[in-house]
Amino acid sequence: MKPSNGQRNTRQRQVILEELRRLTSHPSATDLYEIVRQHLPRISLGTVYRNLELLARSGVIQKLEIGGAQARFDGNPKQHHHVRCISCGRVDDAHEVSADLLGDEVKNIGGYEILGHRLEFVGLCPVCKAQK
Amino acid sequence: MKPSNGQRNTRQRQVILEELRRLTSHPSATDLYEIVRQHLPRISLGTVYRNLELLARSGVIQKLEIGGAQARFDGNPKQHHHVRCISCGRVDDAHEVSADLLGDEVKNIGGYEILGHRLEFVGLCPVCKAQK
DNA sequence: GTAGTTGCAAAACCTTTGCAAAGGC
DNA sequence: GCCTTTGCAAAGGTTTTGCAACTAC
Repeated sequence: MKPSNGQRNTRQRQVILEELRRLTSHPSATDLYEIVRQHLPRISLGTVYRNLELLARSGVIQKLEIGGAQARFDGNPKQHHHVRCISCGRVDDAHEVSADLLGDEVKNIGGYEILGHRLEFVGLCPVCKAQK
Repeated sequence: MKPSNGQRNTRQRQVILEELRRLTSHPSATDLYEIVRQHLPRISLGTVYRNLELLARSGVIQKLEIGGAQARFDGNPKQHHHVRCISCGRVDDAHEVSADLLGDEVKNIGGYEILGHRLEFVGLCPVCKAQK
């Protein structure tokens, strides 16, 4: 039943998706590269980037670009929010916050056609909080 | 009354801040570099970066890292939200949306000490909407 | 005079891309 | 066999940094 969209199911893509889904740590592309490399030692960083981009565009995973310099990836494609530690950069899911907090209330902002929104909380993770 | 924090009021810093405050376009560091260069032809890009970082850390301006590759800067340090055009990358203020939409309701997420949040809307700006 | 700041250039990073070879379907 | 995908290496773009000269205070 899967549409023939021309995408192929390569071993590299499988492992990348598998590992990303297994992790709850919202890794960056290079983080994931190091992890995937343990299974496929010859994989290249370029391949990781290409697959993450492709999976994100297909809606299978999410690319998180909010905050910080590098993009982070999330194996869970469903809309939900995140918390970022300003001290160590760690990112967690904000389970406690309703995913559709804003619903579709906001429709018109400065003439823009609003398609969505991103909400990110910032603070100190338990570890960094304890270190203070 | 200003605290002697060791920071100096250089001409470069003055012009950078002046120009950023005058603009409503949320420029990137390189955008601002081009603009400031019209007043100070010998200024370097490194100086622009260093000052923007310093001003942002002092709370005089805001560094917007949400979405997109490059950071954008906002001369208005007060908490407010933004809209980003997914087509052309333009960023505007979301005047229509209450700045403290969430207030301080959300305090505890996964053990984090929550210090704030960032909300970004994404959509099509008037120009890109018309081009469709 | 002292310490913060600048300009310049190089380096550091993250990410993308060109290309020939390999591999799904 | 066709066409997507890979590995490799190089390039691209943004941001940071080392250092000597400079300058605000």
